[in-house]
Order: sequence, then C-alpha cells, then structure tokens
Amino acid sequence: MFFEIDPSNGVPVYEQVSRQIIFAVASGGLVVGEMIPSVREMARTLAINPNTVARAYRQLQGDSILEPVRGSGLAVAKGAPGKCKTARSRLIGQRIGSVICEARQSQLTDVEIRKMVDSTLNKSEQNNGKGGR
Amino acid sequence: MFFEIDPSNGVPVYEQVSRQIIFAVASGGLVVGEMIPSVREMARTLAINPNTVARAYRQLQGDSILEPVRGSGLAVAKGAPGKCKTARSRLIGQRIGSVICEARQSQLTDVEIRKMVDSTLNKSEQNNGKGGR
Amino acid sequence: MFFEIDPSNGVPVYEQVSRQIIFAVASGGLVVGEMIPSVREMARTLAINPNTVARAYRQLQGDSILEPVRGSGLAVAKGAPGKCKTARSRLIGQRIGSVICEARQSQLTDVEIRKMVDSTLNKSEQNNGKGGR
Amino acid sequence: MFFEIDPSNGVPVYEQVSRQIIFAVASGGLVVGEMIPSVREMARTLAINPNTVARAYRQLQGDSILEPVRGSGLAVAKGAPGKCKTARSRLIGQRIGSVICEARQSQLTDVEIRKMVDSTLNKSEQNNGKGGR
DNA sequence: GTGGTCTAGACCACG
DNA sequence: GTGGTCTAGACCACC
Repeated sequence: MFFEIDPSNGVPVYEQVSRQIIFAVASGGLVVGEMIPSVREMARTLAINPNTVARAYRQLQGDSILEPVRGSGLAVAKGAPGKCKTARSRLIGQRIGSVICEARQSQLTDVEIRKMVDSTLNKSEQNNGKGGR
Repeated sequence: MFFEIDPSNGVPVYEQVSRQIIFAVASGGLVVGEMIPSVREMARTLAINPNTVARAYRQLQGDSILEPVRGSGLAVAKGAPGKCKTARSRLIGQRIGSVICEARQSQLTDVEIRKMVDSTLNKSEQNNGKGGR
Repeated sequence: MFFEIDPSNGVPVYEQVSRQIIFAVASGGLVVGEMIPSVREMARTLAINPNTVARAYRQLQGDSILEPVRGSGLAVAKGAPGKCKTARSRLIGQRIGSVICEARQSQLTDVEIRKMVDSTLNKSEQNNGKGGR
Repeated sequence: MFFEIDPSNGVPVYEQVSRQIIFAVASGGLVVGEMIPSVREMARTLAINPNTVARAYRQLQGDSILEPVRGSGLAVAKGAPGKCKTARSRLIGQRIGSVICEARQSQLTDVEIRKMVDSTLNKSEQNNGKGGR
C-alpha cells in the first residue's frame, strides 16, 4: 500500500484499483480484518472520482474480498488472501500467456522472446527484494 | 497467410487484423507489392464484419504499410517491411514491458516472473520453426 | 423482553429495534406506563451502537408510542397498545403483500406461492403458543 | 416481458430491473440466445437513467445470465434458465422466510399468519393462469 | 446503432 | 463520518 493509477492505460481505472487491492492482499500488504481507505479518501488520494473507487470496491465485495463493517467502512474479508493469491496468478499468468501467444504469431522464435523478456527485466532492475518504492 | 481472430479477446478485432498483417509483412509472409485479400474476401475468411476489416486496412494505409493499386485493391507498400519489423518489436516489446511492470507491482519477484514465463513457453512448445499453424 | 438483532439483515438496525418494541407493546409484553431500558442499557444488551437505539426511541416518541418521564427515562405511552396493534397489522400486512406481489411478478402461480408459504411455516414449527423464544 | 419499476420501493431500481429479467428468463418469457432490449431502450421504456439499467445488465453479465454479442447488444446466456430458476426460488423463498420470521416475532400465531396470507391472495385475485397482464 | 467508462453532484441510510 | 443509489451528461470503442 500504495499505488498509482494510469488513466490512459487501456485498463479501466476501476479495474486498476481493484487489481492493486487484490495484489496488496495477496502479498500481505493488507491483512484480514484490516480496514481499507474509505471511498472518499481513496478517491482523493488517487485523484479520481469517488464513484470509480466505489465501483472497484463493490466488485471486490461481490468477490467476497472485502466485507462491510457497519458504519465504519470496508475491511479485508476472511478468505481473501487465498482468493487474492489465486487471482494474482491467474491475472498475471493470463497476460503472460497472451503476450507469448502474440509474440509467436508474429513469427518470433522462443529464443527471441526470451531475449526480449530478459532484456526488459534487466533494463529496469528489480527493486522489490528489500523495500524498494 | 492466414491467421485467426478471437473476438472475445479483449483486443479489438480490427486491431488483431492489422497487427497480424504487420506481423506477416515483418516476417516476410507478405512481400512488397503483393496484393492482399479484398475487404470482402478477408471478412468472409475471418467471419467478421467487413467494416472491421476496412477499418484495419484504412489504418494500415494511414501508416503507409498498404497502398492502393488503381482498380485492383491494396498492396504491400514499398518501405513496409522495415516499418513492420520496427513496429513488431515495438508492439511486442511494449506488451512485455507492461506485463512485467504489472507483475512487479503485484510484488512478484523477478525470479518468480521468469519462472512463469518459462513455464508458459514450455507448456505449449513452440511450433514456428518448421511451419506450424 | 427481549429480542435479538441481525445486523446483516438488510433491515436497518434501528428499525429492527423500533419494530420489536412495537410488537412487544402490541402483544402485551410491554404495558402502558412501563419503563423501557435506557438507551445505554439497551445498546449494551443488543451489542449495538447507542446512537442506533436513540434513533429508534426518537422515532417511537415521534409516533407517541413512548413518552418521556421526567428524570427517569421513557415509558410506554397511554394510547400505545392500540396504535401498536394497528401498526403491527400494517407492517406485517404490507410485507406479506409485497412478497406476494413479487412472487406473482415472477410468474409463480398462487398455488405455488401457497405451497412455499406452507412449507416455510411447517419447516420451523411454530413455538409461540406457549412462550417460546 | 414487460414490467414496471417502483422507485420508492426500498428495493434499488437497478435491482428491480435485474430481478425482473431473472424472472423473465426463469419463466421462459426470455429464451436462451434472445436479445434483450438495449440499455438505452430499456431506460427509455422504464423512464430511468441508462446508467441504472447498465448497472443491472452488468450485474447479470457477472452472473453469466447475459452475454455480450459484439456490436449488437446483450443476449440471454446459455446456462441462464437453470440459474434463473434457482435464483427465483432463492429470492422469493428468502423473502417468504423473513416475513414469516418477523410475523412470528410479533407474536402472531401461525393461524393468524396463514389467514393474512390467504386474505391477501384472495383480495387481488390471481391472473397468471391464462394470459393475464 | 451498441455497450463501457468516467466525471460530477445530489440525496439517502446508517452509526 | 461511512457506503449506496440515482441522475445527467460526456466521451470512447466497436460493429
């Protein structure tokens, strides 16, 4: 916790919000029972419309990742971490699969694909081992 | 020549069409001066709306990858292969970059990311060395 | 005296409180002039927010079902039993009407509706003849 | 098909919309593959805001009761009738259960409850046997 | 034409 | 203060 939004990303803003909450829960950045920022606060922080945040939160409630706490907001639901880890693998895995599929359609060989991946990974060195960002 | 379309792909159909033409030119599947199928024929082949094909062709003309040949249709333009190779690298590279970016945002380490890529590459062994698909 | 609250019921908590007081008065469980528990005590008993209890009491005062007794709290008002019996019929009757209306909209026949009602009535046998709950 | 909306119903408008579509599918009024009215048309018909209709439709898509048909709208999805019949029983059954529960809490006997149900059923005679509405 | 996203702002219910 | 609903209107992508 915390992340940023790219409105010109193709990916809908409300989806970026819900994904990043999923990721935060999956990685333990948000723990079960913890309250998440209110709709209005999150909207202020991300400089987006409260309705957009509300939509993301509503979707996460539908997936039982968030649950309402009467009168005080939304909290991470009980089974959420498991669901979020699964969802994370699915989301990332799907995107990897689809990129590779397209790369192959373009007649790139697996060797070339791997090379592009490696160079991208190296270019912007990872920083998530010991506290980056 | 030729490829298939997945209408429930997220990627717009017209873009799938134009991308795959770009890829075909980049890999030499379509050579300079070669005529491409008419809008109607392509639409019939791919079982999609002719307007959608027309839109892809229009876009490719705008990028000077296709050029009109009076009275007979559209052909691969002169400088196309170079442009298409560049475009291919850019398109694939961008998507790889964006997937890796998101994977990192989700707190996956580079090691885990590489593992997911490898497993995807191995899962559906490559078949583009000797003419598959 | 007294009942329980289901906070995840759809029905607002304060309304559950006021309804059940109305029902208690209607059925003679609370008699005219009898003091009802203080806001704080009631809140503690039901494990809900005192504001919520206060709101229910306020509403009941507005309907002249409760009346303030200087220096000691709220008591069941003089004309309350009659009003409460009427209110009970109205409240329950309205809900029955609305359920039946919706059931019919859903194309269930009256026969089917009656069957569902009967089965529900039988499933959890009544226990209010001789003092249950 | 077709129904009406009561905006001062307590039940959210978007929920009334989605419910009635569920009921229509459950009762065979809408069959698998059939297109449903467009968001804009439905909004015009019901005199409500298109966003409200869209929300109902979105929810139904999430439940795989509707599916998008590219460029032409939304259609009843494949497994929808089964899901809708189940959902209908659940929705109506729950409401019946909750009304009876409350009626009992109010100290009404089962006999009295049944009497109220019967009188309501008789009051506005059923008309869904042979083509009413 | 279709659905989808986003913004803005009002109003309500609940605690 | 919280979330939820609804309206209004703009803009976009797709067919």
